[in-house]
Amino acid sequence: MDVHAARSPAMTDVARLAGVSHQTVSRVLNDHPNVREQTRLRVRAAIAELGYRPNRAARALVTGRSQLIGIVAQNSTLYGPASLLAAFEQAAAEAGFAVSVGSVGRLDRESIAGAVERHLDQRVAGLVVIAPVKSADDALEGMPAGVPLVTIDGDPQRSHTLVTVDQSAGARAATRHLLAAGHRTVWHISGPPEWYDAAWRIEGWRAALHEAGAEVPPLVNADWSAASGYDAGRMLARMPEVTAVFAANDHQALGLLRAFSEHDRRVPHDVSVVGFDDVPEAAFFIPPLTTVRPSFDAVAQAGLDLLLAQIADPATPPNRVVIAPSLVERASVAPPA
Amino acid sequence: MDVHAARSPAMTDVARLAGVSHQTVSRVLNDHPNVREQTRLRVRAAIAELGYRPNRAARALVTGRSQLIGIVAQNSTLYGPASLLAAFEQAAAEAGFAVSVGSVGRLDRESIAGAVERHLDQRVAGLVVIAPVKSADDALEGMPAGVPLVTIDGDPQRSHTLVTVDQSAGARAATRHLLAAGHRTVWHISGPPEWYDAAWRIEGWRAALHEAGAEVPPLVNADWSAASGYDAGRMLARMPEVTAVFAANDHQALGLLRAFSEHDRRVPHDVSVVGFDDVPEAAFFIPPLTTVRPSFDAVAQAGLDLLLAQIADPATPPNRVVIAPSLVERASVAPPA
DNA sequence: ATCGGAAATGTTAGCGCTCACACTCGATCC
DNA sequence: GGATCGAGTGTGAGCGCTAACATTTCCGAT
Repeated sequence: MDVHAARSPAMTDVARLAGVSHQTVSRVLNDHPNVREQTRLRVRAAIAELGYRPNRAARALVTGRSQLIGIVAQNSTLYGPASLLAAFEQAAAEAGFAVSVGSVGRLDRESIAGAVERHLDQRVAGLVVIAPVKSADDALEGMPAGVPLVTIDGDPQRSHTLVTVDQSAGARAATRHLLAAGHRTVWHISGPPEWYDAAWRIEGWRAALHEAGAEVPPLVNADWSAASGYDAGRMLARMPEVTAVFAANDHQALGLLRAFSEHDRRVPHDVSVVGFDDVPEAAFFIPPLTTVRPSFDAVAQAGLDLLLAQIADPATPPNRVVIAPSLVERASVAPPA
Repeated sequence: MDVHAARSPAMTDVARLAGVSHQTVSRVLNDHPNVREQTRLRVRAAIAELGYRPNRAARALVTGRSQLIGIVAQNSTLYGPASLLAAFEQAAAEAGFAVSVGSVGRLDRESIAGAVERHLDQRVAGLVVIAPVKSADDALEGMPAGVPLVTIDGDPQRSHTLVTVDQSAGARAATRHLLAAGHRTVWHISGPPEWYDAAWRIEGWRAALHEAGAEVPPLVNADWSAASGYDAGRMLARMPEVTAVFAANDHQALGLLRAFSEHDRRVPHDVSVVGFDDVPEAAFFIPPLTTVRPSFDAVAQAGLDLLLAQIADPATPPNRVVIAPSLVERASVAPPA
């Protein structure tokens, strides 16, 4: 079959057709200055005529750098990571980079290290790691320096470049909002405490409570799932004094809403609820959910910018960007009965 | 682990250390037969000692094929595509392939073609396109043959290899289930009709109605969003004769549920609802949603297998795999009042 | 005219790997 | 005992590109 299917044209083919040397073609391709306009046009025409497509592997081989960015995320269909990934790819494509994903089943040291290794094999130009737990950061510690790295939602204490959402501020806003509506105090269903996101949301919630002089109720631990929110809700629904709950994410809030509904605790009449994430469906929960919206697009854009800066100049000092979330008010909050 | 390597070691460095030629190192790396066990061990030791990592770009350059597969999907924050992507990456990593994503904002010809082009630039070994609308298939039509291609949820009429979920069967199952509960007929809120998924779900719904001799109510058009389901619900809630609704996906169903709740139409007492997708939250809707579950893992695995077969032997004839979805019964269906 | 130097273009040498082939050497065969 | 084989290994070429340097062309200043 390869008999008539000639191999795809190479730079020399273009050069021959345009009547120049392959180096001139290379210069046109890379937007080098010293090329006469007329020559440039001729080369462009030859490229178009042949349908020439530069071979990235060859370029990567000689430059030692690919136009590939690796992104490591936990293998999950969680809304946050998925949004981040999509936003990232979009932004990277605009900058001429391709994105290679390496999802990991778990966020332990081995999984992360393995995914990073696989990307290093690909000679990625830079690496983005969504590292919301300590073990992920740890795995990165032993990594060969030299490849630009940005972590998302990682430990702010670490020295490398990172982008985080200001979880604490978001949690404070949510808690204050509930307090401002007249609630004596606010309960919190947390995410898994080894997640930085979860830890900071707890911290923000506590801070807002202290600052208002409100009692700090016992923390209700959960994971990120709707199921765990439901379980938590089945407990909280039995306590008449619970009139305001801040859930660590929208899915938990959904479970919570259902538990309350089953126990005839009306939201927001009897209990007010605030979530976190602003998933697209949150506006259609019963009732529509007041929640905290982190801007995933902003996170992705900031992360990419930071990474590209490092790729362009590896000597760029570590940097840190914090994205402020905003509160989206809907119908799940009301004054206590 | 020392780190002072000026540049990362190449094959010749390993060869020198092991006292063999670079070609022997290559053979060890590629599991070629004719290497003495003792030599193999020596080479392996040298590789480990140097922390040698083969340069994929160089390999890709000479073989003309990368160990990269590209995947093109729309807005991967939707549950379906996100699940697919994650499952795919997992399966691909096990097969030694990396996955490069190209999400596109819209599914029009240009966007798809652009994403495909970008992947071709990377010299991907194969391409997976989630192409649920006609324009996506069209864009693929003009593609240079020669690169293995699998489409997901594409047009079954096309000649290339594809994997689809049996949307029609899922829709029939949902509709029959509602009919079996005693409803006179079943209304349907559809997805955008240019999506094959949506079209086949409509088809399955109609077929089940005909086959039961039930009246076919007017089709309610919507997009995939919860908002559109809500809008549809505000209409349906006003018609007392509507006792059973099959929504084209779970998000629509969520919007529907809320609209019914606002109009004091109780689900399932007054109206029964069935969705499609089985998003993880569906079990926590109010009430828990009966829905149709396509197995995204199965789709991803089948897609990858088909693609790898084509990569291994480009002469593999086009193939077609259909994945049967299953009905998940929960609490949103009951006999009519 | 003559020259200098910038602008434009060409030439050469690899990047790190695999492929095709050549070679060595002991075992096997007639 | 030489020819033959095949397992194990080495050699050289070259994939398509960019970097560095070499060369030619052009043009204004002398």
